[in-house]
Amino acid sequence: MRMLQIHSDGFSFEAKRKALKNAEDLTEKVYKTEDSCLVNFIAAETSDETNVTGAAKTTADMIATAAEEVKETNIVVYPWVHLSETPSKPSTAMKLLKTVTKDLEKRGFNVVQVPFGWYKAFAIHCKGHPLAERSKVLDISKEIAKAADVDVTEGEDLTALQAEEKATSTFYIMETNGTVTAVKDFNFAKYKELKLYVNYETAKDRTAQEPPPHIELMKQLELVDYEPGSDAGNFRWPPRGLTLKKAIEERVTSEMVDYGAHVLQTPLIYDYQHPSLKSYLQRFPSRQYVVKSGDHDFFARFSACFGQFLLASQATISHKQLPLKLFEIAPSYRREQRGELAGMRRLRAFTMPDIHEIVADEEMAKQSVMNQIEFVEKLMNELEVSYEVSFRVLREFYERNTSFMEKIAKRIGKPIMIEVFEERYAYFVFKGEWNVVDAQNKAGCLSTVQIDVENGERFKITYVDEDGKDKYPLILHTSPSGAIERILYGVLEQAYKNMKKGQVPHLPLWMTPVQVRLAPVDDAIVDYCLEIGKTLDEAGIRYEIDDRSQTVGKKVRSAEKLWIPYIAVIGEIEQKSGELSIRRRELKDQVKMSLGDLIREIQNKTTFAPKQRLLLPHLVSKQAIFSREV
RNA sequence: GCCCCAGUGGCUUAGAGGCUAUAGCGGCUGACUUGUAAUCAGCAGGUCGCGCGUUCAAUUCGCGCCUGGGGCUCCA
Repeated sequence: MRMLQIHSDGFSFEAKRKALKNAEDLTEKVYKTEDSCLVNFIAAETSDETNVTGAAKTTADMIATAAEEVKETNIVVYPWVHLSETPSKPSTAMKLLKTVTKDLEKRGFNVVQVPFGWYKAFAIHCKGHPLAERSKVLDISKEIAKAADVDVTEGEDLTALQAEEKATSTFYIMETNGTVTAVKDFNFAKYKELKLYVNYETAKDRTAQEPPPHIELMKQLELVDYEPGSDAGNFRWPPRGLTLKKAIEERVTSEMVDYGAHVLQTPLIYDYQHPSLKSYLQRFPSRQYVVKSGDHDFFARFSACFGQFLLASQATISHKQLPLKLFEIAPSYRREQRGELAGMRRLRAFTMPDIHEIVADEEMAKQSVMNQIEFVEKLMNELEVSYEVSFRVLREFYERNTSFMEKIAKRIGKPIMIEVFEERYAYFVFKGEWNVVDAQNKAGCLSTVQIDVENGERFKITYVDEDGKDKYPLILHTSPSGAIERILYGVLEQAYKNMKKGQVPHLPLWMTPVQVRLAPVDDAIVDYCLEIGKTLDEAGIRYEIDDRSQTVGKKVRSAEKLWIPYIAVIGEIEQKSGELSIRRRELKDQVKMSLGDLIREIQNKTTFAPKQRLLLPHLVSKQAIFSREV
């Protein structure tokens, strides 16, 4: 919608002849007033077609605001298509104008709507004060994207944004024996990291001057980097990083298969107009990417929820299949505010392993939460990061399920933070979070487990119960490991913290891109290295060969800079003896061992991880340099 | 989104209202064939983030934009 507003002393028009076949019927062809009025020339555009009522309401808002500013009660609504290069269909324009007129009348303005579809003569006399001439532009599809959905007033619930403002909550610490203490009374002496985490959540103590250390590390290790050619918060993954990313994705997927999940893939973009999605968007304060397809607007998914819910709503589900688990590695998009973005901690494009577990009722939900805690803990431990656990619970749920909460605290095995909120501001009544505290004492949430009490019904997901009747289930939303990018953030921040304590920083062996680097002493040994490489490959171990014409010292340095855990310098001695001389990063030692021993040592430490190949050429001389130093 | 800070070859960086804009790493060429964190020499590589303005003159000053970081807000 485009609009030109003129505050005028008097206004008149005369309809001459029809410009459109289906032009409005006229009661009178001439109109004239001497009173002052606010004349609004309005052109409806194609973008208004996605939501005419919304566009009309916003337009009426704009006019009313402008009228109040110039203290005007007389309004003229004048159809004027020539303001736009992308006019809507005439029917849309007519509907928009009629709705705007009615809306303004309801608000108590004197409104004259100039007939639609006629060639007209008109006379206007602009008052000439600073606010007398103004123009307005509205793209209603973008307004929708802001989730400030104008249809909300007609609907039943508030946006989550508004609801969150009202929500009040209280923070406690629950110990493993079930003792609950208010956060301010708890003795944190033995729980330094928990204190840092709680501070971050409650006191909002967030003072950092430096960039988070993981940002520099991720570039130096050539794992992931900014892409200036994309939107902010969208990153590119060179092969080393992609190897690590895929290793994590495969690890989580295999754990989910073990857990009994149905692994699937659903679309990236969804229709704004789909009825279930429309009301779900009101519940989700995150901003969306808008994708245009012809005249239609879609939004990029911000989690796997939609795809899986729509799929589940059409599936035939029996109570015998419950709990039913749907899992997906879901590339997701959230158009976070610029200032909220920070390296791998907060992105606009990220990869979220997302499982939805459909359960019959609260009892089954609680059992499933206990089950899920098992794999969440396992995966978190494999990341080799320290973490703090918190639960956010609706008071009503908490009071009804105190023993359940105590059971969780016992299972977690260390004090946990509990936030009890009075009013439900989102779809969940219960939410567990596994958080890392980074080198700047900021917290980042990785895994999360939530009990959703409203989307079963919203998406018309039903299961057939024993009695043959359709019933709405509860749904657990869970990210078993947290977003892959955020995992990398946690792992790198942990490495940096270790470094500060004087330890050698490292990546977990199972996810590190290159597990073994072979450094031949001279060119003649490269062939022998290739043979060793073949054996490593068969064993599922990722390796590369530094065949560049450089000194051994420099080859070792290069490998150390990339945090490669096993470096084997290979020369004539090794070729003759058949033994390897291995420099082990974590143990800071240098040992002789056979190839078989090396393979066994790595395999023993990585038994749980699926095999992931290195996604770049084995010969370092053939590898492009993307962002590593040497 | 708002407020603050920054942006110099691929990377790290020196510099100053003016004359041919530093240096190291990396790259290329040559020599060396190397034993556990940097071998030597030479060469190439820059519209000093983009646009507009101020000025005789702008990479340097001002404004706007883009990108990154920090704060607010918010989240996997």
